[in-house]
Amino acid sequence: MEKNNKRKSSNKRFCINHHNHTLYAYKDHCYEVYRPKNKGLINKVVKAIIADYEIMLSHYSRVLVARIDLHPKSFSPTNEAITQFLEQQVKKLREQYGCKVMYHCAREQETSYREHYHVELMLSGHKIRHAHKLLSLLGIAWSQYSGGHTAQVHNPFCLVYRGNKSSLRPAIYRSSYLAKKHSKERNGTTKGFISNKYPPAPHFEPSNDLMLVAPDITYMKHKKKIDFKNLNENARAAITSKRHPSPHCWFETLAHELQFKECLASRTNELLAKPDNASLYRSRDHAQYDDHSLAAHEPKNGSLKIS
DNA sequence: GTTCCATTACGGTAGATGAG
DNA sequence: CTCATCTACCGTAATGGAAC
Repeated sequence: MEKNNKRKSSNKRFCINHHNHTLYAYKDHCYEVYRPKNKGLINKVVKAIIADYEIMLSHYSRVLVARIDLHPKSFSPTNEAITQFLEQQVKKLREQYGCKVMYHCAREQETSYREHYHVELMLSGHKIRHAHKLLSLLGIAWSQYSGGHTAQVHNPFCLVYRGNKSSLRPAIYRSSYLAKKHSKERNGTTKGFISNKYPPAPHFEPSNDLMLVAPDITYMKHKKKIDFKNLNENARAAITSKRHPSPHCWFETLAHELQFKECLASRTNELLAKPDNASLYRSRDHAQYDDHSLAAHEPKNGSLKIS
């Protein structure tokens, strides 16, 4: 009991509320992005970050995003050391997990005499589902490399799913923090944001944003919400009693495994709304939807279970 | 200290799909 | 057709915290 309370008080979770976000338009949709107290965000960086989410989601239907802060031992006027370190780690992780590894890194310096780096890594969510091991090893590698230290941020990772906007909202919000203008002024001519680039998957269609928002999944989410509202009090209580904040994953309202199961239920290869894209994202489970007497976005087993 | 239980961190496999 | 790759999904050992 006591431990639970301790955890709650010491583990403040990021939440999107009326005061801390602003809307950012990307293609056909709006996303909540971080609203700094002053100076706003660098538009180009926000755009690049969201575009990278699209690229990773074009390769993998599930993507793990992990956050860590790196503090070097001494000041460096250039990004040479951090770039070399990140490229080294990306190469290592690519070999270890056998997937593409994308990084975003924001160089910041406020009142300290040395800069620090906010780093974000993206990997295939099929190869890795939890960031603890990844971040611990990265931290060790960083202290060996630079003699500096790492700051493990609260709730350091999340999983995002192709076309599942509700999974992307908190992730994009959190990533947009890297785009804030504030505390980058002292960088001078040194870049305040560095990242590596991958081309999108060959089937990626840049004119739409189906990688980020799939109408079917949005429909299913909405339907689940309405179904939940229509349940009687006991049934609702049975579901909500199973919900509890995870100590590790950012923004989650469900335990990690429960969230995982829920996302499987609304998995992203339901992307059949536009016939042009139907063939690209078809899975074996989807054959049954070829009969259009059945709505493509209807859950397979009638009502969806949360657990 | 021991047991129980939830969660993590993958490993493995079958099936779908696309390239050649 | 074969082969390689990707995805969905199941299974399980390891781990850590809670309860006793």
